[in-house]
Amino acid sequence: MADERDSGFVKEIRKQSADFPGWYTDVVRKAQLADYSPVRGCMVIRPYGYSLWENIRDPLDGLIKETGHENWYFPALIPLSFLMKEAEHVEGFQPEFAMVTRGGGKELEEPLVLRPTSETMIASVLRDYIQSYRDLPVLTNQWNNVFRWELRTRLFLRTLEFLWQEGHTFHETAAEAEEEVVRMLEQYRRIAEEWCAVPVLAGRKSDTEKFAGAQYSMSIEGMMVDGKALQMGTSHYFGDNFTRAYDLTFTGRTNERQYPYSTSWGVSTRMVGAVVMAHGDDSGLQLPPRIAPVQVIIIPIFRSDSERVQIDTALQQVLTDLEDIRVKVDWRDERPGFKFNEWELKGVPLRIEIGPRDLAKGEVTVVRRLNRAKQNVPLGDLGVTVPAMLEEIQAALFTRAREFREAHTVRLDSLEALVKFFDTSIGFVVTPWCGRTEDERTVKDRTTATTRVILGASGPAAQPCAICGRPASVEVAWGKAY
RNA sequence: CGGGGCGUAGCGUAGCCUGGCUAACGCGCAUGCUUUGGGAGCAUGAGAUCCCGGGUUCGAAUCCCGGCGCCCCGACCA
Repeated sequence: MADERDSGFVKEIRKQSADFPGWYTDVVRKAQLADYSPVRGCMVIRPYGYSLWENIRDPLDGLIKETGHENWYFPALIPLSFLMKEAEHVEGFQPEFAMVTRGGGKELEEPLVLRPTSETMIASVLRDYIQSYRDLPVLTNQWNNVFRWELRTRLFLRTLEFLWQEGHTFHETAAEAEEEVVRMLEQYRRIAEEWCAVPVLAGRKSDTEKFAGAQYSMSIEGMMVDGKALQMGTSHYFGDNFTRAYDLTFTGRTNERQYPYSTSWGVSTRMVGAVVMAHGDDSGLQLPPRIAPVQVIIIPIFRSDSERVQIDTALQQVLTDLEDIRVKVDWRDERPGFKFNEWELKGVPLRIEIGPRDLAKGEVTVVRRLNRAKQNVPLGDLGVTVPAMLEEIQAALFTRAREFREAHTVRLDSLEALVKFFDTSIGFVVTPWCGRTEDERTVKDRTTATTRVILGASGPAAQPCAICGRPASVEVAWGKAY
């Protein structure tokens, strides 16, 4: 198997080991997930990529609704003054504003910013809808596009425009809002791990890594096969920062005016990039069955018209048996070998080959994308065997990714050891930490790594901070990040 | 914004230094025949504002001036 791969089953993409960023771009484009567009920094999401996004989006939408949230739609154009009201928020996002200054052929009185995120718009609108504690909580979500004027862009990972969902909620008490932050982070963990088969670390961000305007942020972080961390979802606690800035108040149970506590949380099309980078190999994409646009690709093999008819006939029953599976039959006028390579590049988990040799035995040949293992399966068994194999592949991808992360995560207790690790290895480092920003600066200067998430309080026996030696308060994961 | 590179057919390039016949090659595309269990072969064909504007010249893809766009490398970010 190894030499087959070396001999270049897929010739169109650069080697993952030799040039990871180049490999990533090749895979995204050649697998037809997305492509560059006429506009710098903006991508075209092609049907195969959009379908993959839908297969992530739809279950996530379900998880969001399951927890009591409702979908809204708010304007994409936000008056500049709205964004100027929360000091830290402005400071964080202003460099990334894309602004509309003309409309109807005239200069606008006030520029409109293409939404980079909607905290300000939603707070401005909900001011009018929230009057009493009886109106709370308000649990909103919206699916939309946002714009952030990034300098360096990468398909799916960082583009000027991207798709996401942003949830925004308002609560009577701080405790309730903080529970919400954790609840939604947990939903994100489920999407990442149970659907995308990417294991994640979940926890709080350090102050330097938090969202502009938040009291604190939490995130899920996955490890890509180059050992770098990718933030795959965030959940923020605002306290009353935004409601104060927008003078959004309600009358409480004892008839006093109060500011509600708010949260926001988001998952974007970046998740698609995570799937590519967490599971792909030199042959291209490798998609978890639960989100794969095509779960089973059937390649008919025939020479004559009569053989073609025989195969077509046999397939009718197969397609009936697999009606709950996303199956596609590739009848294109290409040679089988070409199709094998193309569907491997596109990451389809299972391939069924059906030709005269198989038909003679009443079987088909089933091949796993995971390891190219082939097996013969009687035609009549497919309805049972295929769903079982898909389940098994879903689990195997998750396990493989988790084992990879565990193999590339070390616990260290000194700055020197940490510097040496990032000098010679890839992956995550877990250390005790005192929480000081200066320590993050020190580590970033020497390694380019940053804190990813705080995993929890340090143990009862107070250890020294790995960076500066002061008493540690938490366990933190460090990594080089996208 | 700093440093480097590039704009020639849908894509990738050659040609440019040293100006000159109908702008070349590969992939892809179309049609036909032969093929089909790991990226097929042959034949025929379509496809170009040589990034844009100006200049030099008998003559510009090529030389000169100006502009535009894109990519890569360094500071921000889902």
